[in-house]
Amino acid sequence: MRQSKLFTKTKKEAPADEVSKNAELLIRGGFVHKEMAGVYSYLPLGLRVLRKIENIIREEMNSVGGQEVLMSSFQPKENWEKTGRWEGMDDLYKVGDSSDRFVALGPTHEEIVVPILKNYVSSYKDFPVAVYQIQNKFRMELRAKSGMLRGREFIMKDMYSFHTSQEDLEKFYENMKGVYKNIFSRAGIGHLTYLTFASGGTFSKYSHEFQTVTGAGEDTIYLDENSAIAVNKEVYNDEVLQSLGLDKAKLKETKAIEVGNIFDLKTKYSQPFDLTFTDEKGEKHVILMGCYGIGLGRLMGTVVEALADDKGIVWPQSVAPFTLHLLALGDDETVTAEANKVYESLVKAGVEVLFDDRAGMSAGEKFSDADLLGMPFRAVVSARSLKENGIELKKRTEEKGKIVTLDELLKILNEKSA
RNA sequence: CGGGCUGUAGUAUACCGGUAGUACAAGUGCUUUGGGAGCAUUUAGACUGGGUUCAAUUCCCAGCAGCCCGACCA
Repeated sequence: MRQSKLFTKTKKEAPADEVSKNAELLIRGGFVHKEMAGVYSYLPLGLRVLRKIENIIREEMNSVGGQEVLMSSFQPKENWEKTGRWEGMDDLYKVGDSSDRFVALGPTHEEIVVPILKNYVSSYKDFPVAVYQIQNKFRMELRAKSGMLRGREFIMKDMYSFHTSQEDLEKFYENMKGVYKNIFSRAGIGHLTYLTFASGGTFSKYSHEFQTVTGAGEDTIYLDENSAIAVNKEVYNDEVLQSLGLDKAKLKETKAIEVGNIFDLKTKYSQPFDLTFTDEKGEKHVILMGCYGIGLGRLMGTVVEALADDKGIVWPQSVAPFTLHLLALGDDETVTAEANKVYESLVKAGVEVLFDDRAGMSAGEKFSDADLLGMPFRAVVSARSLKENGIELKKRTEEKGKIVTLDELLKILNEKSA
Protein backbone atom coordinates (compact mmCIF):
# COMPACT_ATOMS: atom_id res chain seq x y z
CA MET A 1 0.00 0.00 0.00
CA ARG A 2 1.14 3.49 -0.84
CA GLN A 3 1.41 5.60 2.26
CA SER A 4 0.57 8.73 0.29
CA LYS A 5 -2.91 7.25 -0.21
CA LEU A 6 -3.39 6.17 3.38
CA PHE A 7 -5.93 8.54 4.90
CA THR A 8 -4.55 8.21 8.40
CA LYS A 9 -1.48 10.11 9.44
CA THR A 10 0.89 9.78 12.31
CA LYS A 11 0.84 12.24 15.14
CA LYS A 12 3.92 13.68 16.78
CA GLU A 13 2.17 14.32 20.05
CA ALA A 14 0.73 11.87 22.49
CA PRO A 15 -2.99 12.21 23.11
CA ALA A 16 -3.72 14.18 26.26
CA ASP A 17 -6.31 11.81 27.63
CA GLU A 18 -4.30 8.61 27.46
CA VAL A 19 -1.43 7.56 29.63
CA SER A 20 -1.09 3.94 28.61
CA LYS A 21 1.66 3.14 26.16
CA ASN A 22 -0.52 0.91 24.01
CA ALA A 23 -3.14 3.59 23.44
CA GLU A 24 -0.60 6.32 22.94
CA LEU A 25 1.32 4.45 20.27
CA LEU A 26 -1.70 2.99 18.52
CA ILE A 27 -3.38 6.40 18.36
CA ARG A 28 -0.23 8.24 17.30
CA GLY A 29 0.35 5.68 14.59
CA GLY A 30 -3.22 5.96 13.35
CA PHE A 31 -4.04 2.32 14.06
CA VAL A 32 -7.10 3.15 16.11
CA HIS A 33 -9.28 6.13 16.88
CA LYS A 34 -10.66 6.73 20.32
CA GLU A 35 -14.37 7.43 20.36
CA MET A 36 -14.87 7.62 24.10
CA ALA A 37 -13.41 6.04 27.19
CA GLY A 38 -12.92 2.38 26.45
CA VAL A 39 -14.27 2.53 22.90
CA TYR A 40 -12.05 2.51 19.84
CA SER A 41 -12.54 2.36 16.10
CA TYR A 42 -10.11 0.36 14.03
CA LEU A 43 -8.47 2.25 11.17
CA PRO A 44 -6.79 0.63 8.14
CA LEU A 45 -3.49 -0.23 9.83
CA GLY A 46 -5.12 -1.37 13.06
CA LEU A 47 -7.66 -3.45 11.19
CA ARG A 48 -4.87 -5.27 9.38
CA VAL A 49 -3.37 -6.21 12.74
CA LEU A 50 -6.76 -7.25 14.05
CA ARG A 51 -7.37 -9.46 11.01
CA LYS A 52 -4.03 -11.19 11.46
CA ILE A 53 -4.74 -11.89 15.10
CA GLU A 54 -8.21 -13.06 14.16
CA ASN A 55 -6.84 -15.49 11.61
CA ILE A 56 -4.34 -16.98 14.02
CA ILE A 57 -7.10 -17.53 16.53
CA ARG A 58 -9.49 -18.89 13.90
CA GLU A 59 -6.93 -21.42 12.67
CA GLU A 60 -6.29 -22.60 16.20
CA MET A 61 -9.99 -22.89 17.02
CA ASN A 62 -10.61 -24.82 13.85
CA SER A 63 -7.74 -27.14 14.72
CA VAL A 64 -9.71 -28.47 17.69
CA GLY A 65 -12.88 -28.80 15.67
CA GLY A 66 -14.40 -25.49 16.69
CA GLN A 67 -17.32 -24.49 14.51
CA GLU A 68 -17.51 -20.80 13.83
CA VAL A 69 -20.78 -18.94 14.23
CA LEU A 70 -21.77 -15.32 14.63
CA MET A 71 -24.36 -14.75 17.30
CA SER A 72 -26.49 -11.69 17.84
CA SER A 73 -25.43 -8.80 20.03
CA PHE A 74 -29.02 -8.11 21.04
CA GLN A 75 -30.05 -10.80 23.48
CA PRO A 76 -33.49 -11.57 24.90
CA LYS A 77 -34.08 -10.36 28.43
CA GLU A 78 -35.86 -13.63 29.33
CA ASN A 79 -32.70 -15.63 28.73
CA TRP A 80 -30.80 -13.45 31.13
CA GLU A 81 -33.55 -13.73 33.71
CA LYS A 82 -33.30 -17.49 33.44
CA THR A 83 -29.66 -17.49 34.46
CA GLY A 84 -30.20 -14.79 37.06
CA ARG A 85 -27.83 -12.45 35.36
CA TRP A 86 -30.35 -9.80 34.23
CA GLU A 87 -30.13 -8.41 37.74
CA GLY A 88 -26.97 -10.22 38.74
CA MET A 89 -24.44 -8.81 36.33
CA ASP A 90 -23.50 -5.21 37.09
CA ASP A 91 -21.87 -4.43 33.81
CA LEU A 92 -24.70 -5.62 31.58
CA TYR A 93 -25.96 -3.03 29.12
CA LYS A 94 -29.74 -3.06 29.05
CA VAL A 95 -31.09 -1.39 25.99
CA GLY A 96 -34.67 -0.17 25.80
CA ASP A 97 -36.81 0.62 22.83
CA SER A 98 -39.90 2.75 22.27
CA SER A 99 -42.28 0.07 23.47
CA ASP A 100 -40.53 -0.31 26.81
CA ARG A 101 -39.02 -3.62 25.86
CA PHE A 102 -35.51 -4.28 27.01
CA VAL A 103 -32.77 -6.41 25.56
CA ALA A 104 -29.27 -7.12 26.75
CA LEU A 105 -26.30 -6.03 24.69
CA GLY A 106 -24.16 -9.14 24.76
CA PRO A 107 -21.22 -9.06 27.19
CA THR A 108 -20.77 -12.84 26.67
CA HIS A 109 -22.91 -15.44 24.96
CA GLU A 110 -23.80 -18.34 27.25
CA GLU A 111 -27.41 -17.12 27.26
CA ILE A 112 -27.52 -17.35 23.48
CA VAL A 113 -25.38 -20.32 22.60
CA VAL A 114 -27.04 -22.72 25.00
CA PRO A 115 -30.60 -22.19 23.67
CA ILE A 116 -29.26 -22.46 20.13
CA LEU A 117 -27.62 -25.79 20.88
CA LYS A 118 -30.73 -27.00 22.63
CA ASN A 119 -32.58 -26.55 19.38
CA TYR A 120 -30.33 -28.98 17.56
CA VAL A 121 -28.63 -31.46 19.85
CA SER A 122 -30.09 -34.01 22.23
CA SER A 123 -28.31 -37.35 21.76
CA TYR A 124 -25.00 -38.45 23.21
CA LYS A 125 -24.02 -38.95 19.58
CA ASP A 126 -24.14 -35.19 19.04
CA PHE A 127 -21.32 -34.56 21.48
CA PRO A 128 -18.76 -33.29 22.06
CA VAL A 129 -19.25 -30.08 20.16
CA ALA A 130 -17.46 -26.73 20.31
CA VAL A 131 -18.82 -23.48 18.94
CA TYR A 132 -17.00 -20.17 18.72
CA GLN A 133 -17.30 -16.69 17.37
CA ILE A 134 -15.28 -13.52 17.04
CA GLN A 135 -17.49 -10.60 17.81
CA ASN A 136 -17.99 -7.30 19.58
CA LYS A 137 -18.87 -7.48 23.22
CA PHE A 138 -20.32 -4.79 25.45
CA ARG A 139 -19.65 -4.33 29.12
CA MET A 140 -20.55 -1.31 31.18
CA GLU A 141 -17.13 -0.92 32.69
CA LEU A 142 -17.43 1.63 35.43
CA ARG A 143 -13.86 2.41 34.86
CA ALA A 144 -12.52 1.79 31.40
CA LYS A 145 -8.78 2.15 31.46
CA SER A 146 -5.38 1.31 30.09
CA GLY A 147 -6.26 2.06 26.49
CA MET A 148 -7.09 -1.07 24.56
CA LEU A 149 -6.75 -3.26 27.61
CA ARG A 150 -10.10 -2.64 29.26
CA GLY A 151 -12.87 -1.36 27.08
CA ARG A 152 -16.62 -1.02 27.15
CA GLU A 153 -16.93 -2.31 23.62
CA PHE A 154 -14.32 -4.83 22.58
CA ILE A 155 -13.81 -7.70 20.21
CA MET A 156 -13.61 -11.10 21.73
CA LYS A 157 -13.27 -14.67 20.60
CA ASP A 158 -15.51 -16.77 22.77
CA MET A 159 -15.72 -20.50 22.42
CA TYR A 160 -18.12 -22.81 24.23
CA SER A 161 -17.63 -26.54 24.43
CA PHE A 162 -20.30 -29.09 25.31
CA HIS A 163 -19.66 -32.52 26.77
CA THR A 164 -21.45 -35.57 28.06
CA SER A 165 -18.95 -36.28 30.84
CA GLN A 166 -16.59 -34.42 33.13
CA GLU A 167 -13.71 -36.53 31.77
CA ASP A 168 -14.46 -35.47 28.24
CA LEU A 169 -14.75 -31.83 29.30
CA GLU A 170 -11.45 -32.03 31.13
CA LYS A 171 -9.73 -33.65 28.18
CA PHE A 172 -10.91 -30.88 25.91
CA TYR A 173 -10.06 -28.26 28.50
CA GLU A 174 -6.50 -29.53 28.84
CA ASN A 175 -6.17 -29.53 25.10
CA MET A 176 -7.29 -25.91 25.00
CA LYS A 177 -4.43 -24.92 27.29
CA GLY A 178 -2.05 -26.01 24.57
CA VAL A 179 -4.07 -24.31 21.88
CA TYR A 180 -3.99 -21.06 23.82
CA LYS A 181 -0.25 -21.36 24.24
CA ASN A 182 0.09 -21.71 20.48
CA ILE A 183 -1.99 -18.63 19.91
CA PHE A 184 0.11 -16.44 22.18
CA SER A 185 3.34 -17.85 20.79
CA ARG A 186 2.19 -17.18 17.27
CA ALA A 187 1.20 -13.65 18.26
CA GLY A 188 4.77 -13.06 19.43
CA ILE A 189 4.27 -12.93 23.19
CA GLY A 190 4.59 -16.61 24.02
CA HIS A 191 7.85 -16.07 25.88
CA LEU A 192 6.10 -13.62 28.23
CA THR A 193 2.81 -15.43 28.69
CA TYR A 194 2.13 -17.88 31.52
CA LEU A 195 -0.62 -20.24 32.43
CA THR A 196 -2.07 -18.82 35.63
CA PHE A 197 -4.37 -20.28 38.22
CA ALA A 198 -7.20 -17.92 38.99
CA SER A 199 -10.53 -17.86 40.69
CA GLY A 200 -13.03 -20.30 39.27
CA GLY A 201 -16.01 -18.49 40.68
CA THR A 202 -18.63 -20.39 42.62
CA PHE A 203 -18.72 -23.46 40.43
CA SER A 204 -15.15 -24.56 39.95
CA LYS A 205 -11.99 -24.59 41.99
CA TYR A 206 -9.91 -22.69 39.47
CA SER A 207 -10.13 -21.12 36.13
CA HIS A 208 -7.03 -20.68 34.05
CA GLU A 209 -5.79 -17.40 32.77
CA PHE A 210 -3.03 -16.64 30.35
CA GLN A 211 -1.08 -13.76 31.76
CA THR A 212 1.45 -11.76 29.80
CA VAL A 213 4.12 -10.21 31.98
CA THR A 214 4.49 -6.48 31.41
CA GLY A 215 4.75 -3.56 33.77
CA ALA A 216 1.47 -2.25 32.41
CA GLY A 217 -0.54 -5.18 33.68
CA GLU A 218 -3.65 -4.81 35.76
CA ASP A 219 -3.25 -8.13 37.51
CA THR A 220 -0.71 -9.24 40.03
CA ILE A 221 0.55 -12.78 39.64
CA TYR A 222 3.08 -14.95 41.44
CA LEU A 223 5.24 -16.63 38.88
CA ASP A 224 7.27 -19.80 39.12
CA GLU A 225 9.71 -19.49 36.25
CA ASN A 226 10.83 -23.12 36.34
CA SER A 227 7.44 -24.63 35.76
CA ALA A 228 6.18 -21.57 33.83
CA ILE A 229 3.11 -21.56 36.03
CA ALA A 230 1.70 -18.61 37.89
CA VAL A 231 -0.92 -17.96 40.51
CA ASN A 232 -3.18 -14.95 40.42
CA LYS A 233 -3.14 -12.83 43.57
CA GLU A 234 -6.89 -13.41 43.91
CA VAL A 235 -6.33 -17.05 44.85
CA TYR A 236 -2.83 -16.73 46.29
CA ASN A 237 -2.56 -18.45 49.66
CA ASP A 238 -0.58 -21.21 51.34
CA GLU A 239 -3.18 -23.86 50.76
CA VAL A 240 -3.40 -23.15 47.06
CA LEU A 241 0.38 -23.09 46.67
CA GLN A 242 0.65 -26.40 48.41
CA SER A 243 -2.02 -28.03 46.28
CA LEU A 244 -0.20 -26.84 43.16
CA GLY A 245 3.16 -27.96 44.49
CA LEU A 246 4.67 -24.50 44.30
CA ASP A 247 7.42 -23.25 46.57
CA LYS A 248 6.53 -19.84 47.93
CA ALA A 249 10.19 -18.80 48.16
CA LYS A 250 10.73 -19.28 44.45
CA LEU A 251 7.74 -17.26 43.30
CA LYS A 252 8.22 -13.87 41.74
CA GLU A 253 5.55 -11.22 42.12
CA THR A 254 4.89 -9.37 38.89
CA LYS A 255 2.29 -7.37 37.01
CA ALA A 256 0.66 -9.03 34.04
CA ILE A 257 -2.12 -8.63 31.51
CA GLU A 258 -4.78 -11.30 31.26
CA VAL A 259 -4.87 -12.10 27.55
CA GLY A 260 -6.99 -15.21 27.77
CA ASN A 261 -9.15 -17.08 30.22
CA ILE A 262 -10.65 -20.54 30.16
CA PHE A 263 -13.39 -21.86 32.45
CA ASP A 264 -14.89 -25.14 33.43
CA LEU A 265 -18.54 -24.09 33.58
CA LYS A 266 -19.91 -27.51 34.46
CA THR A 267 -23.72 -27.19 34.31
CA LYS A 268 -23.97 -23.58 35.34
CA TYR A 269 -25.55 -22.48 32.06
CA SER A 270 -26.81 -25.75 30.64
CA GLN A 271 -28.97 -26.35 33.72
CA PRO A 272 -31.13 -23.18 33.53
CA PHE A 273 -31.93 -23.89 29.90
CA ASP A 274 -32.27 -27.61 30.49
CA LEU A 275 -29.73 -28.50 27.85
CA THR A 276 -29.60 -32.27 28.15
CA PHE A 277 -28.66 -35.33 26.19
CA THR A 278 -29.98 -38.87 26.17
CA ASP A 279 -27.37 -41.55 26.78
CA GLU A 280 -27.13 -45.07 25.38
CA LYS A 281 -29.59 -46.34 27.98
CA GLY A 282 -32.14 -43.69 27.19
CA GLU A 283 -31.43 -41.72 30.34
CA LYS A 284 -31.30 -37.93 30.35
CA HIS A 285 -28.37 -35.96 31.73
CA VAL A 286 -27.43 -32.31 31.85
CA ILE A 287 -24.67 -31.23 29.49
CA LEU A 288 -21.32 -30.03 30.83
CA MET A 289 -19.74 -26.90 29.40
CA GLY A 290 -16.44 -25.14 29.13
CA CYS A 291 -15.83 -21.64 27.86
CA TYR A 292 -12.72 -20.05 26.42
CA GLY A 293 -12.19 -16.34 25.79
CA ILE A 294 -9.60 -14.10 24.22
CA GLY A 295 -9.93 -10.34 23.83
CA LEU A 296 -8.49 -9.45 20.45
CA GLY A 297 -8.07 -5.74 21.06
CA ARG A 298 -6.53 -6.49 24.40
CA LEU A 299 -4.16 -8.93 22.73
CA MET A 300 -3.20 -6.26 20.22
CA GLY A 301 -2.64 -3.76 23.03
CA THR A 302 -0.64 -6.31 24.97
CA VAL A 303 1.67 -6.98 22.04
CA VAL A 304 2.32 -3.25 21.86
CA GLU A 305 2.86 -2.91 25.61
CA ALA A 306 5.15 -5.90 25.79
CA LEU A 307 7.31 -5.33 22.74
CA ALA A 308 7.43 -1.60 21.97
CA ASP A 309 10.62 0.36 22.53
CA ASP A 310 11.11 4.07 23.12
CA LYS A 311 10.80 4.83 19.42
CA GLY A 312 7.51 3.10 18.84
CA ILE A 313 5.76 -0.14 18.17
CA VAL A 314 7.62 -3.36 17.34
CA TRP A 315 5.23 -5.73 15.59
CA PRO A 316 6.05 -9.41 15.39
CA GLN A 317 5.94 -10.56 11.78
CA SER A 318 2.84 -12.64 12.45
CA VAL A 319 0.59 -9.73 13.36
CA ALA A 320 2.33 -6.81 11.65
CA PRO A 321 0.08 -4.85 9.30
CA PHE A 322 2.83 -5.07 6.70
CA THR A 323 6.02 -7.10 6.61
CA LEU A 324 8.09 -4.33 5.10
CA HIS A 325 8.10 -0.56 5.24
CA LEU A 326 9.72 0.74 2.08
CA LEU A 327 10.94 4.33 2.27
CA ALA A 328 11.82 6.53 -0.66
CA LEU A 329 14.07 9.33 0.62
CA GLY A 330 14.11 12.63 -1.21
CA ASP A 331 12.11 13.64 -4.23
CA ASP A 332 14.89 13.04 -6.73
CA GLU A 333 13.47 11.51 -9.90
CA THR A 334 15.87 8.56 -10.09
CA VAL A 335 15.14 7.67 -6.49
CA THR A 336 11.39 7.88 -7.02
CA ALA A 337 11.59 5.76 -10.15
CA GLU A 338 13.77 3.14 -8.50
CA ALA A 339 11.63 3.03 -5.35
CA ASN A 340 8.52 2.55 -7.46
CA LYS A 341 10.19 -0.25 -9.31
CA VAL A 342 11.14 -1.96 -6.06
CA TYR A 343 7.62 -1.48 -4.74
CA GLU A 344 6.03 -3.01 -7.81
CA SER A 345 8.37 -5.99 -7.64
CA LEU A 346 7.57 -6.57 -3.98
CA VAL A 347 3.83 -6.37 -4.58
CA LYS A 348 4.16 -8.75 -7.48
CA ALA A 349 6.08 -11.17 -5.27
CA GLY A 350 3.26 -11.08 -2.77
CA VAL A 351 5.15 -9.21 -0.06
CA GLU A 352 2.99 -7.10 2.20
CA VAL A 353 4.62 -3.73 1.86
CA LEU A 354 3.81 -0.25 3.03
CA PHE A 355 5.49 2.15 0.63
CA ASP A 356 6.32 5.57 2.03
CA ASP A 357 6.10 7.42 -1.26
CA ARG A 358 5.06 10.70 0.34
CA ALA A 359 6.67 13.68 -1.32
CA GLY A 360 8.23 16.58 0.49
CA MET A 361 8.97 14.66 3.67
CA SER A 362 12.34 14.85 5.31
CA ALA A 363 14.31 11.68 5.85
CA GLY A 364 14.03 12.12 9.59
CA GLU A 365 10.26 12.23 9.47
CA LYS A 366 10.09 9.05 7.42
CA PHE A 367 12.48 7.23 9.72
CA SER A 368 10.53 8.32 12.78
CA ASP A 369 7.27 7.22 11.24
CA ALA A 370 8.74 3.86 10.31
CA ASP A 371 9.92 3.38 13.88
CA LEU A 372 6.56 4.43 15.28
CA LEU A 373 4.56 2.18 12.96
CA GLY A 374 6.83 -0.74 13.73
CA MET A 375 6.92 -2.97 10.65
CA PRO A 376 9.42 -5.82 11.13
CA PHE A 377 11.57 -4.72 8.17
CA ARG A 378 12.50 -1.34 6.78
CA ALA A 379 13.93 -0.87 3.31
CA VAL A 380 15.34 2.44 2.13
CA VAL A 381 15.80 3.62 -1.42
CA SER A 382 17.74 6.89 -1.58
CA ALA A 383 20.51 8.64 -3.45
CA ARG A 384 22.89 6.97 -1.03
CA SER A 385 21.55 3.47 -1.51
CA LEU A 386 21.57 3.92 -5.28
CA LYS A 387 25.21 4.90 -5.14
CA GLU A 388 25.85 1.56 -3.48
CA ASN A 389 23.73 -0.19 -6.08
CA GLY A 390 21.15 -1.56 -3.74
CA ILE A 391 18.50 -1.18 -1.11
CA GLU A 392 19.23 -0.62 2.54
CA LEU A 393 17.47 -3.25 4.60
CA LYS A 394 17.11 -3.12 8.36
CA LYS A 395 15.06 -4.96 10.91
CA ARG A 396 12.99 -2.84 13.26
CA THR A 397 15.00 -4.21 16.15
CA GLU A 398 18.40 -3.60 14.57
CA GLU A 399 20.44 -0.43 14.82
CA LYS A 400 22.15 -0.64 11.45
CA GLY A 401 21.04 -2.00 8.14
CA LYS A 402 22.85 -3.54 5.21
CA ILE A 403 22.77 -3.03 1.48
CA VAL A 404 21.02 -5.77 -0.47
CA THR A 405 19.94 -6.24 -4.06
CA LEU A 406 16.29 -6.50 -5.00
CA ASP A 407 16.66 -10.25 -5.50
CA GLU A 408 18.22 -10.65 -2.10
CA LEU A 409 15.47 -8.56 -0.55
CA LEU A 410 12.78 -10.73 -2.12
CA LYS A 411 14.54 -13.86 -0.98
CA ILE A 412 14.84 -12.68 2.63
CA LEU A 413 11.22 -11.58 2.80
CA ASN A 414 9.86 -14.71 1.20
CA GLU A 415 11.71 -16.80 3.74
CA LYS A 416 10.31 -14.67 6.51
CA SER A 417 6.73 -14.85 5.41
CA ALA A 418 6.88 -18.56 4.61
C1' C B 1 -19.87 2.00 42.58
C1' G B 2 -16.63 4.93 46.60
C1' G B 3 -12.60 8.59 46.57
C1' G B 4 -9.46 12.29 44.06
C1' C B 5 -8.05 15.59 40.11
C1' U B 6 -9.18 18.23 35.57
C1' G B 7 -12.28 20.65 31.67
C1' U B 8 -9.60 27.53 27.23
C1' A B 9 -7.72 25.54 19.37
C1' G B 10 -5.39 18.88 17.62
C1' U B 11 -1.43 19.54 21.82
C1' A B 12 0.85 22.61 25.76
C1' U B 13 -0.37 26.85 27.95
C1' A B 14 -1.31 32.66 29.10
C1' C B 15 -4.41 36.59 30.64
C1' C B 16 -8.96 38.27 32.35
C1' G B 17 -15.80 40.11 35.87
C1' G B 18 -15.96 44.18 30.04
C1' U B 19 -16.08 37.97 24.50
C1' A B 20 -9.13 35.44 24.36
C1' G B 21 -2.89 35.69 23.26
C1' U B 22 1.46 32.67 22.38
C1' A B 23 4.09 28.19 20.94
C1' C B 24 3.94 23.63 18.68
C1' A B 25 0.75 20.62 15.53
C1' A B 26 -2.44 20.75 11.05
C1' G B 27 -3.57 23.02 5.82
C1' U B 28 -1.51 25.81 1.43
C1' G B 29 2.83 27.69 -1.50
C1' C B 30 8.06 27.93 -2.25
C1' U B 31 12.81 26.15 -0.66
C1' U B 32 14.97 21.81 1.64
C1' U B 33 15.86 16.11 2.04
C1' G B 34 19.96 10.19 5.97
C1' G B 35 16.88 11.09 12.14
C1' G B 36 10.71 15.06 13.17
C1' A B 37 14.47 21.37 8.28
C1' G B 38 13.35 26.77 6.78
C1' C B 39 10.42 31.03 5.11
C1' A B 40 5.61 32.93 4.04
C1' U B 41 0.54 32.24 4.74
C1' U B 42 -4.22 30.09 6.45
C1' U B 43 -7.43 27.46 9.62
C1' A B 44 -8.76 26.67 14.56
C1' G B 45 -10.69 27.57 21.10
C1' A B 46 -13.59 29.00 26.72
C1' C B 47 -17.87 21.22 27.86
C1' U B 48 -23.39 21.97 28.79
C1' G B 49 -27.27 24.10 31.68
C1' G B 50 -28.76 27.19 35.62
C1' G B 51 -27.55 31.11 39.29
C1' U B 52 -25.14 35.88 40.90
C1' U B 53 -24.10 40.47 38.04
C1' C B 54 -25.30 46.16 34.07
C1' A B 55 -21.85 42.44 32.09
C1' A B 56 -19.51 35.47 33.24
C1' U B 57 -14.72 32.09 29.60
C1' U B 58 -13.59 34.09 34.55
C1' C B 59 -17.40 33.65 40.70
C1' C B 60 -21.25 29.84 42.62
C1' C B 61 -24.28 25.33 41.78
C1' A B 62 -25.69 21.17 38.94
C1' G B 63 -24.98 18.01 34.98
C1' C B 64 -21.75 15.84 31.46
C1' A B 65 -16.99 14.28 29.91
C1' G B 66 -11.89 12.68 30.66
C1' C B 67 -7.95 10.85 33.65
C1' C B 68 -5.98 8.64 38.30
C1' C B 69 -6.52 5.39 43.04
C1' G B 70 -9.68 1.66 44.98
C1' A B 71 -13.76 -1.86 44.41
C1' C B 72 -15.73 -4.89 40.54
C1' C B 73 -14.38 -8.01 36.36
C1' A B 74 -17.16 -15.73 32.91
